Amino acid sequence: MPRQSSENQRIRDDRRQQILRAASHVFARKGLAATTIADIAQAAGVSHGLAYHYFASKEEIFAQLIRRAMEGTEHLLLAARAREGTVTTRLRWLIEVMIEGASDSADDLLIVQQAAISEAVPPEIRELVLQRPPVMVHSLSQLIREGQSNGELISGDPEVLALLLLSCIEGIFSSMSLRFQPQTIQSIQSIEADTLLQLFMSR
Amino acid sequence: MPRQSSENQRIRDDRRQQILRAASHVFARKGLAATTIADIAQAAGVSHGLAYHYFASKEEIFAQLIRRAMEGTEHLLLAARAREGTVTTRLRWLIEVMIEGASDSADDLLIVQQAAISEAVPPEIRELVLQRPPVMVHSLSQLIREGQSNGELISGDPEVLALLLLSCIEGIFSSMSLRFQPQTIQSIQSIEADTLLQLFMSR
Amino acid sequence: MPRQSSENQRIRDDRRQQILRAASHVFARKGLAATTIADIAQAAGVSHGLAYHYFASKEEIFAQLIRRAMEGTEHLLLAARAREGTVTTRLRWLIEVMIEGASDSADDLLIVQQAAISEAVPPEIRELVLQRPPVMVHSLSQLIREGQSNGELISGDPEVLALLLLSCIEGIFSSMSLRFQPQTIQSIQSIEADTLLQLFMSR
Amino acid sequence: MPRQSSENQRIRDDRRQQILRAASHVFARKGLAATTIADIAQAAGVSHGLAYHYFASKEEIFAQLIRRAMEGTEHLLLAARAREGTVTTRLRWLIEVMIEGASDSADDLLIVQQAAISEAVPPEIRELVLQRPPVMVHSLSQLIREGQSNGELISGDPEVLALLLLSCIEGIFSSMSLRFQPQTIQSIQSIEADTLLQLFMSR
DNA sequence: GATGAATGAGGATTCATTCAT
DNA sequence: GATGAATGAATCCTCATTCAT
Repeated sequence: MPRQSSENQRIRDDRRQQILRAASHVFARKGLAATTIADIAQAAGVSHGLAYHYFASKEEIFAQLIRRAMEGTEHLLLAARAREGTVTTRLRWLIEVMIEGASDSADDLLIVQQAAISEAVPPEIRELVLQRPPVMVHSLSQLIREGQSNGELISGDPEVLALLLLSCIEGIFSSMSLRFQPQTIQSIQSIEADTLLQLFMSR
Repeated sequence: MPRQSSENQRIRDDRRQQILRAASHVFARKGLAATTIADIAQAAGVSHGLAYHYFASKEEIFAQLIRRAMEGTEHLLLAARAREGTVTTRLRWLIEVMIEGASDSADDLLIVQQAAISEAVPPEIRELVLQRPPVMVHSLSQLIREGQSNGELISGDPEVLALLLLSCIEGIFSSMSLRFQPQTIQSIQSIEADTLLQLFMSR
Repeated sequence: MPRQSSENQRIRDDRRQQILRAASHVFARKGLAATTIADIAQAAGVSHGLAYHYFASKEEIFAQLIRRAMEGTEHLLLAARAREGTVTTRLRWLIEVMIEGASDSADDLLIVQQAAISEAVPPEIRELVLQRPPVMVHSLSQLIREGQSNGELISGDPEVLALLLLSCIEGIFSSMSLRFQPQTIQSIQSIEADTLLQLFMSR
Repeated sequence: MPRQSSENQRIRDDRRQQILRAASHVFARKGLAATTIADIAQAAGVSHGLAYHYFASKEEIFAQLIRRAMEGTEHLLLAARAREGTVTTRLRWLIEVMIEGASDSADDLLIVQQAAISEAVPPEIRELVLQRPPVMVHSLSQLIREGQSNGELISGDPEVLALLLLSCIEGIFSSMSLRFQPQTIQSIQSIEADTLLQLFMSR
C-alpha cells in the first residue's frame, strides 16, 4: 500500500528544508561556484542523488535561497515608514531591527552579497538581486525626505543619503558575519543604531 | 644574437603586469572559483600556456593580486596618524583618500572582499586577508583614542568605533563598485567624508 | 476478505500486458539504451516502482518483447510451405501475410531491428535475434528450391535468393514503419506482393 | 617557439578524422545512446578530454557523421539520371554502384539507419535524416517515369515503385552490414543488381 | 499490489596543468 | 618566450534499482 500522500508531502517538505538549510550554510562559506552538490548533500546528510530529486540543479537551489532571503527585507522598509513617531524614532527602529535580524540570517546575507558581486551567478538570479537595492534606496529616501522637511534630518540629496545609510548597514552586516565573535556582536548592536543615526540628524 | 637580458626582463615584466591586470578584472567579476585560466589568458590576449610561464597556478595569480591590493592600505593609516592637525582633520583626510582611491582600484577591492568571504580560497591567502582588518581596526582605534582624550570625538569603545567606521567605508566601497554610475560616484565622494565624520564628532 | 486468487491473477496479467504494451511503444521509438524505466512507467500509467514487481529489469522487459515478437514469424514459413498450390501461390501468400501483419506490429518490428543492429543489447537477447534470420533463410530456401526444381522460379543459389527476398521485405517493413502515412500503406500493400514476386519468377 | 600553424592544422585534421573514424565504428555497433565518449576516445586511442577539444559534444560527433554519410547519396541519383543509355541500363548502374559502395560505408549506413529509427537522436539531426528519403524517392521516380513512358518498365505509381526499390536496397544494405561474411558479400553483389531489376522490367 | 523516496554507480563535460615543438 | 595539443581529475547530473510504508 502506498504511503499516505500527506505523509509523503511532509517528507518532501522536510527534505527540501533540510537541503536548503544545508545549502545556505555551504554557499555562504564557499560561494556558488566553489560549492559542489556533494558538499551540500553531505552537509544535509543525504545522497547527492536526492538533491536532484528535489531540485533541478545547483543553481536552482541557489536561486531559491536568494528568493527566500529577499522576501523579508521588502516589508521592513514599508513597516518603518508606516510606524508612529518621529522620523528619527522610526529610523532607529529600522536600523535596530535590521541589525538584530542580521545575526539570525548571516548566511542568507552572505549569499545575497555574493550573488550581487559575481557575474558567475546565472543572469536571472542576478537580476533579482540587483533590482532590490535601487528599490530599497528609493523607499528609504522617502522617509528621509520626510525627516528633512520637518527639520529632523540634515539636508542633502535624499537618494544619496539613503544609499549611504544602506551601504553602511551592509558594511556592518558584512563585518558581523565575517569577523565578530558572538560576544562582540552584542556590544556592537547596542552602540550602532544610535551612532549611525548621528549621521543624519541635524544639529 | 641573443636579446639583451635587460630587454628580456622588460618583456617578462610587461607580460606579468598584462596578465595580472587581466586577472584582476576577471577575478573581480567572477570570483576565484568561477574564473578559468582560459578566461584570464583571453582577457590578457595571451595563450593559456603562457600564464604558466609566469605563474605557477591560478591560485598564485590570485594570491599576488591580493598581496598587491593590500600593500597600499597599510601605509594609509600610518600616514593619517602621522599627519599634522586635529584628529578630525586627519580622519577626514583618511576617509577622503580611501574613498578617492576606491574608484581607481575597484577590482582589487572586490577581489579582497571575495577572498574574505569565501572559504574556497586557499588558506594561506585567506589568512593574509583576514589578518588585515584587526590590524587596521587597532591602528585606527589609536587615532580615535587620541581624539577622545582631547574631546574631539564621542566616547565609546575605540575598537568598536574603529570597526564601525571601517565597516561603513567598506559598505560604501561595495556599493560604489557594484551599483554606481560613474557620474553618481562624483557626487557621493563629496558628501561622504563629511557626513561620515559626523558619526564620531562629539557635539 | 482476501481477493480471489483468480482475480489477483487477472490483475497481474493485465498489468503485465499494460506495461509490455507501453514498453513496446517506447522502445520502438527510442531504443533500449535511451529508454528509461520512468518513460515506460509513465506511458503505462503506473509508478516506476511497480515495473519492478513484474519485471526484474529493463532488459528483461526488452527481452520479453523480443521473444513475443519472434514467436509469430516462425510458424508463418512453415505454414507457407505446408500449403496447397503452386510455389508461386504459396510465396505470394507468405509475402502478403507478412506485409499485412507488419502494420499491426510495427513497434515489434522496430524493436527487433534495433536489437539486431545494436551491440548494446545484452548478449542473450542478441543471440535470440541473430539466430532467427539464418533459420528463416534456410526454411525459405527450401520452398524456393522446390519452385526451381519445377521450373516456376529462376535459378540461382536458393539461400542467396531467400536472403534477398527477406531483405527486401525487411526493407519495406522499415520504410512502412518510419515513413508512410496510414493512407499510403494501403496502396503499397496491394502492389508489393505481386511486384516482389516478379523477382523470382522465371520467364 | 610555437609550432608552425600549418603543422598544427595538420595535427588537428588528423585527430578529427581519427576520432570521427573511431566514432563511426562505435556508433554503428552500439547506437548513439549506448555509446559513451570514453568508448569513442578509447577506440581512437586518445583521451576523452581530447574528444572535447575537437567536438562540442557526443551529439555533435554523431551529427557530423550523419552529414558526411549523406553527402554522397545525393549525387548518385542525379548522376544516374544524367547518364547515357536506356533507363534499364541506368537503373542497373545505380543499383550496382549503391551496393558496391555499401560495403565500404557499412558503418555510415548503420548510423543513418539508427538516426532514422530513434527519437533519441536530437531533432535537428533527425530532420536531416528524415528529409532525405522523400527527396530520393522523388528523384528516382522521375527516372522510373521515363522508363514507363518508353515501355521499358512496368506501370504503376512511380513514387510507390521508387520507394519499393529504395526500400529493397536499404533492406539489402542492412542484411549485408549485419549478417554477411565478407566472402558471401561478393556473390550477393553479382546477383542482386540484375535480380532487383526484374522487379520493374515489363515483360 | 502500489507508491515514490532514497541511493549510488555511471557517464557527459569542464578545466587546471603539462609538454612537445 | 610562446603556443596549443593532450591528459585526467573533478564535478554535474541521470537513472536503474531498492525498499519502507
